[in-house]
Amino acid sequence: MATQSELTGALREAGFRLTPQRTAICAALAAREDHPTAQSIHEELKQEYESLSLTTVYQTLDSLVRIGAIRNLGTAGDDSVHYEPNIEPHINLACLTCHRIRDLESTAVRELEREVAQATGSNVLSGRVVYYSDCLVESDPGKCPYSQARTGVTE
Amino acid sequence: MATQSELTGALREAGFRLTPQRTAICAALAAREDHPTAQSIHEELKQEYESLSLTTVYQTLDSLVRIGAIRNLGTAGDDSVHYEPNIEPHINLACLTCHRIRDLESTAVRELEREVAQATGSNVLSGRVVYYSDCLVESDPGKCPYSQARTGVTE
DNA sequence: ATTACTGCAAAAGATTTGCACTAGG
DNA sequence: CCTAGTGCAAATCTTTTGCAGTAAT
Repeated sequence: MATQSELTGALREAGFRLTPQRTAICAALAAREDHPTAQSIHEELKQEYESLSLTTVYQTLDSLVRIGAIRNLGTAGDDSVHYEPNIEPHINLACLTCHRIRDLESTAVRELEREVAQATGSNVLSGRVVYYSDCLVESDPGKCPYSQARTGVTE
Repeated sequence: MATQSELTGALREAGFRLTPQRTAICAALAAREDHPTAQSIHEELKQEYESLSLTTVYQTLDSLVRIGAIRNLGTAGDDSVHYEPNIEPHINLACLTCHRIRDLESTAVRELEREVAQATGSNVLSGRVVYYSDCLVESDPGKCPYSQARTGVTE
């Protein structure tokens, strides 16, 4: 939902230097429709940009979260943190089976953020609204590669 | 908010055996006002129950989350998962400085859960609504033991 | 020129797992 | 009895850190 230039612009405005690595990471974030982890971004970019280190991906994502350009959703039943490039208030539905996250539009979330802003006396800089749902492969849950291993709501 | 017997009862109903370890962990969860991590529960119980292993604490918390008796909130700026014994819908405000979490009453959250239930076609079993706030030591932020180390909203 | 950034290797640290023993029902 | 649960030690894996070299401004 955020464009590459919005992300890089936010970094620049916050005083960060614009390196090719950061530009590539912002581009990847803007292009992806899912909720990537540091590892998945690294894997994607390593193909065309083989020197890119995982460390840099972690650091850049961290910087973007700090300035409020993206959000950190926590894990989705796996062990890795998922990031959210879409900072429009919405609900995230996580599948604990295949570890994917789907966005759900919500009018109530906006009210929620107002409540938080009022209670804390400042604007909401970051947060996570995540619920767990069944597999996102709606048409055929059997297609979820992890369905067999399913044990329940662990997280 | 949940009582010890509600937690142990939920475990029994779900077919889990009632061991002294599980009973102790449920008691600790019911007694605490905060949002404990596995480690903090282990440390608390080890004093009177020195043989209790961290592994068992993890397993029991995991079982409780699976049956929907408690919730997993993810981390709060630290590296550990915080658990929520209060499953009444509400907002959690996490301090990224001292890593504590405060409950905030909210009418909008109930509407949120209705939206999720409608979109998924099932009841909400687990989820997390966490926003980040300034230090919870409202009267004197300087008292927050981590204030000095503060670097920003990292998560 | 400065100073931040990158990338590597190593460290850190939370959580999980394998397994033999123990105990709840 | 029988099977689930416990506890230990080791393993796993993500994320962080130290540091020397590199590059943005």
